[in-house]
Amino acid sequence: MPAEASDSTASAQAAPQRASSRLRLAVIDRDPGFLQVLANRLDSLGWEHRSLSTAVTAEALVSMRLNALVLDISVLGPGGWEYLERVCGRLPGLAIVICTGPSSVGQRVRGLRLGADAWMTKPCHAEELICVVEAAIRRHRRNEMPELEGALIFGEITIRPDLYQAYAGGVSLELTAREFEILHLLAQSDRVLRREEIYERVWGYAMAHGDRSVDVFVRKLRQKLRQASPGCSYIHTHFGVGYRFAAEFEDGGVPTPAPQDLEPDPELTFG
Amino acid sequence: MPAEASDSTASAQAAPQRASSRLRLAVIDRDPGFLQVLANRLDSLGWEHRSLSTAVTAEALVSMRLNALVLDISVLGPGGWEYLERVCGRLPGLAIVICTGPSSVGQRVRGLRLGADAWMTKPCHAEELICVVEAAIRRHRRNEMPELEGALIFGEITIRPDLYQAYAGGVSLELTAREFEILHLLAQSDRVLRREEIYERVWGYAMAHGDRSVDVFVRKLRQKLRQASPGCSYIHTHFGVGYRFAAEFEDGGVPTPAPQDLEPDPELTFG
DNA sequence: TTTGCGCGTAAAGAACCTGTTACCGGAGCG
DNA sequence: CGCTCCGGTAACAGGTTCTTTACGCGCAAA
Repeated sequence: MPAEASDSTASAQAAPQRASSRLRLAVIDRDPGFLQVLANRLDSLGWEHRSLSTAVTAEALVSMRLNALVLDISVLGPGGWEYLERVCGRLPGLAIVICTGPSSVGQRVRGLRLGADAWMTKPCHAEELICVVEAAIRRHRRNEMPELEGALIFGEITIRPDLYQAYAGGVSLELTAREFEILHLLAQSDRVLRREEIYERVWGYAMAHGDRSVDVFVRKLRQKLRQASPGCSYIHTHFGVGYRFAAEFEDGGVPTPAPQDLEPDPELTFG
Repeated sequence: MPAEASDSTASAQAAPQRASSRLRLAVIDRDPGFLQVLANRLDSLGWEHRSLSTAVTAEALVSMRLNALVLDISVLGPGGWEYLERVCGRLPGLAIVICTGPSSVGQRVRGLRLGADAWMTKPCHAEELICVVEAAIRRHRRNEMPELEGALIFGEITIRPDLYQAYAGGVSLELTAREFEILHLLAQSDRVLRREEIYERVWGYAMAHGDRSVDVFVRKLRQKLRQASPGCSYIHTHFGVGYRFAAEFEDGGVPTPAPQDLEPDPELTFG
């Protein structure tokens, strides 16, 4: 039973979905005193952190699976704005706090507009900086983890977030971690989800153009769903848009007591 | 009810069906100059906003359906911290920015820990304050989309943004993604849209000179609308200008509970 | 009424989107 | 160390959608 075998992978890769106890932070800065004070404070709080003396690629940041990034934009020189924009675009779920020396209103506005979550001016107290970072992370997290609680039931399928697995008639579908996360996300949202949306919320960062991973996983899910529950179709394609989850009998009926079968116009529904 | 509520944008609520994409902001402050400058800037950005001279209950804030709250915590006196905590607990999805005079690190830390998203120190530029508010809202909004996009109803047609589809009496119009986007855009805007405007907002870039794509899509839309709802006409051509969406019976009546009774000259009705 | 230009309509090829399969690198496990 | 399984990438086929082009009509101005 590989059901619970891959949990470490899951929690590591899906940082935004799983509430990891330790927060992960990176600091791009070169001020030894600042770094020292901040590091001490972060250690005592139990955060995982690392300092970088220069910009690293967005891909490298992705692989670090960070919750937050503190950036002194002055160490990047004139290319700092582009770098900020690139990082914000690639990691929309990352909390970014600019912490740098004196600046103009125009600079601060520019940084915030590009996607930074907050701007702190040095010198500042480590305590306050950490509070600002926490506030930024808090916002991100509130969105990404609604509640994983009770089981969801759609047609013949039962989704158990507490077990990271889905079942049909008591039999496990043997979903992998990724497969389960995508199924869970689709089932939770009662609407069409674009591929980019699915990717961003499951993988934790922006989907690269032309990436087909979501399609391939949907195919795997459909295969397992079909095998376990041949009478229903669950994942529906919306051409040019994305995917939507809804349990529907092959003959067209709707088995679930669907919460949203509100026909738009009851008074016009004749025949 | 709160003290004086200067609702500067009452006219914006004209269309009850529309899910307004405008941001809603409240300011609790007593500095006339600050309020004036901020109001001007917000008006030009098209935000709905109101100012309050004192604290209002959390329930009142709920009923305002705000996106953000800007608060000068000094106007609340010693009970301000409790108030902040109460509001943060009651409205976890509300972006809260404290904007007040000089403060200690301890105060700022306390405010942020209680749930505020950012702390600005007066005097500050309205532009920067707005950027900070936007940064806070940006994250909150991401996952609140499912609720925000309610169905739009015009005549016999129901537009469901969550399903990327339009219906007539419960039957899908089978719109393609592009067709739906154009219909949705037209239905959202209660006015004549020029082709260039439609193209730019749907395609995402400027329309090439002589491009007829919008016309072709309007034709397809009209065909499907006519087939699904023969009694009404929905997309109206304004010769030399563009298109306008409005459900109208073929015989000239107006099926929607539209509040427009008086209008001797529809052509001149602002748009 | 005439004229010029904008608009509706139709069709065909280009471009795009999706399902599917095969393959490869890497992580975890025995 | 080798094995298995998982995640991710590339490629192809088939179907759908979008864009372009052409032609004729209708609207507005002279």
